[in-house]
Order: sequence, then C-alpha cells, then structure tokens
Amino acid sequence: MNYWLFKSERATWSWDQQVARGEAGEQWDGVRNYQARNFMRQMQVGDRGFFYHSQDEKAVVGIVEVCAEAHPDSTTDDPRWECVDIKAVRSVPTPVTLADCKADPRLENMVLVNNTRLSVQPVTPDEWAAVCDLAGLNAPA
DNA sequence: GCCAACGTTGGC
DNA sequence: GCCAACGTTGGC
Repeated sequence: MNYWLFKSERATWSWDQQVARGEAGEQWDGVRNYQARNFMRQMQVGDRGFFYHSQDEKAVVGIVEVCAEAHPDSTTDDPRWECVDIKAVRSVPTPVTLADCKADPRLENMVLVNNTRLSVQPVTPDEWAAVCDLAGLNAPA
C-alpha cells in the first residue's frame, strides 16, 4: 500500500464536502498537471492519503482512501486528464499545519514542504507515521 | 495583495 | 530543441 497527499482549496472542495459523500466517495477531478496525474495513475484501491486544505487553513485535516483507480476525468473532454476516486476515512483529532510539518525534522524532505505547487503528491511511510503522530492518531491510520 | 516558484505555450 | 513570455498556484 502506498501513501499520498491530496491538496484542495476549501472554497473549491472541502473536507466537509468529502465527508458528506460517505462511502461512495468522489472523483478527484480538475487536476491539469502531468506530475499529479502520473501519481494518480500509480494509485491502487486501498491506498491511503492525507486530505490537505491549502490557502486559508494550510493543514492536513483528514484521512482518505482510494476507492477507484485512475479513469478519465469527466469534467473535461481532453483525454489526457484522468483522476481517481477517494472517500473519507476519518477526520484527524488535531489538524497538522504546514508550519508543524516545516518544524518537524522527520518531515524536512516531505514534498508538501519542498514543492508547494504540486497538488497530488506521494508520502513516504515514515512521513505518514510522523504526520499521524502529530495529528494525535495513536497508530498510523 | 504581493510575489516566488514552477509549468506550459509558442515563436524561432 | 531552446528559451522567453505568460498563467497559475499557494505561502506569506
């Protein structure tokens, strides 16, 4: 199983909206970036991810699970763009802010810290465990 | 609201 | 195939 991080502006698609979709999940559409798309193509059902609010909150607020592998993005006719579906697993007890990540030496190489503009990115198992720790989860989700 | 970083586009 | 111009993202 692999770990990922999904960024969203709350005004565009919020964690509350994601949670409201329940088990059905929602397609992670609108990505128009090759790097981000390529990561989505690597995803498998059951992979886990962090849900991150960019711009205003700048924090990891929830855990999601991939529930459908990459398929054409229905929001465009352009065949280049694909997306996966994700569903909410749980909210985190304590949101982990970008500042928290920058301050933690375990996360100094995290993509979130070093490539601010990438909206879908991989997370290493060690980083996953460290962020879960900061989020107040006793065991990695 | 500004600006830095970065990706994409298009002219040559 | 290079590179300048431009647009977008996202932190501050």
